[in-house]
Amino acid sequence: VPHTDILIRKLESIGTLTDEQRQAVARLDGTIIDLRRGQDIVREGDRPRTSTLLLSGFLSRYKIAGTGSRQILALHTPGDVPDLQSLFLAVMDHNLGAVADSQVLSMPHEEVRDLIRSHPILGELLWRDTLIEAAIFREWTLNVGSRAAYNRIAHLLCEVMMRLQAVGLAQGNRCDLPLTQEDIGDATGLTNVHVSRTLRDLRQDGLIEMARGTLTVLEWERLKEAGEFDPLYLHLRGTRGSAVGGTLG
Amino acid sequence: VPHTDILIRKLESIGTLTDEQRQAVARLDGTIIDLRRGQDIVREGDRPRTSTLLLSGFLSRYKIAGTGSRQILALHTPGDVPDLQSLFLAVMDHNLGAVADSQVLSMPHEEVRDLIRSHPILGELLWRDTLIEAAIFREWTLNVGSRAAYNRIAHLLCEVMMRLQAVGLAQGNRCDLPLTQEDIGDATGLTNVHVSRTLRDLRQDGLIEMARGTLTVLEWERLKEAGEFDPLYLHLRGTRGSAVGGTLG
DNA sequence: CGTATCCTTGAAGGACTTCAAATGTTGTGG
DNA sequence: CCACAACATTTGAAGTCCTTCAAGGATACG
Repeated sequence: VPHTDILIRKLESIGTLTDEQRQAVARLDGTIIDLRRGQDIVREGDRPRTSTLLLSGFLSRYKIAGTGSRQILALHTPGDVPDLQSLFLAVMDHNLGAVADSQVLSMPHEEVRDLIRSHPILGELLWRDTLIEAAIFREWTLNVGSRAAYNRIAHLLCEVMMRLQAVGLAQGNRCDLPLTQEDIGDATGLTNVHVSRTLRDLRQDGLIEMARGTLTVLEWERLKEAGEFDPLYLHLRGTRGSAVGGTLG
Repeated sequence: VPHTDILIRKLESIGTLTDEQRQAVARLDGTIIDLRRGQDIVREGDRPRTSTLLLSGFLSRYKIAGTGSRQILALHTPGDVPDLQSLFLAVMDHNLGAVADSQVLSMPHEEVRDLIRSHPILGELLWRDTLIEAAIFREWTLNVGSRAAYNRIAHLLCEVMMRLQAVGLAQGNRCDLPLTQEDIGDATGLTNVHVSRTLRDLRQDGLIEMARGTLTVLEWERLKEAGEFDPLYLHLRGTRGSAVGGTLG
């Protein structure tokens, strides 16, 4: 399978593509790069000449606060292009790195620009994706700003699960989630210690199982409720209002 | 002065315009609406047919969490188009309302779409603005997720000050900031009580004065330091790296 | 098999919240 | 222009959620 398959699946999770558009996306080319957990792709202050399509694994965007603590701003799943913004914003304002061993396609900006110029509709779809990303950022602000630890972590798990499902990377109520408790803490504004205690509570309440990098959702409805999770903000095709599509629930 | 002047000033704070593009923006038309503090423009679940240009005042985007508490996700200053996203995302995933008496221009989607179609470069500039907005959302996640109350509020004040300055709405080290302490709390994930105590500390430390809806920054450098504020993420023209442009500092 | 990393649990401390009441400010109708 | 109501700010005291510090145990990997 060509490496752009996952991108096509991602785009079709948020919009529709014609055959011609699918072929145009499939012609996108670049360099495949293997990354180890912890490796950075671009850093704050960089001026990238490429954009990165995540093929497999997990990436995170993060910043280091004044106290030295890391805040994860976004988690990225296969099909995402986390540094598309460098097409229009010359200087990176945050870091992008791998939180799990990953494989990416590094696409020269010109490749992407040509695609957008020749297919304005695809440009609009990518813009749309930018807007969805912004909606996810807002939801994260709500998450760390307004929810208690228990609900906050529940919400994060719901989101990752649903996004993986949208690109076909969940197996029923189960998915790969190769995050350490420290990663989860950095994404939710909590300490790894408190994440440990809170995950124990979620397990003891029978909502999830989580071990060896695999998340299993035992009680989707109760987990959603705990996380106050309404997938509307993901703007996925196939979710109508606050209904949950797919095989979940 | 035509009402689109403020939009042109905003666009020129993040990019360059030709005379022809300026004229095209100036031809944007719509309905002028006056809003009182507390009034909503669009709500979660709505499917707007217009986008809103803020002419004067302050708007906020917000969500209500499960506990009933309001989380402000973004503050908008004149020149912003806070619901541009409704051009591409049919359903609103959050609310947009006035936090101060405001005046807006409600522009039919078709008006904006025509502008983008006839001037793709302006489309790219608006996309760029979308990306900057996303950068601001990320910074807010960092703010509420990683910083203590004192630093958090300092950061918010720095950002608002600098954004108002970028569109010419600050008078030296002073600007209108018609926010209640409850508003500030909802934007930073704090209670109004703790905001009150923290603002007192900021005043006592000689960093700011704040009364009757006016903010005066007495010690810009120390306030920046307290807020760990690096304006890079605002991607303003005229700021090089982390340098502070304009009349501040 | 040993070492690094990750997870878990306990105990103490701190930042922020909650509850409550007093004071100050703003806007409006008489 | 005053009086009054509604709203915003301030301060105190008690409580809670989460952090910090510390140490032991499990798991992964060369």
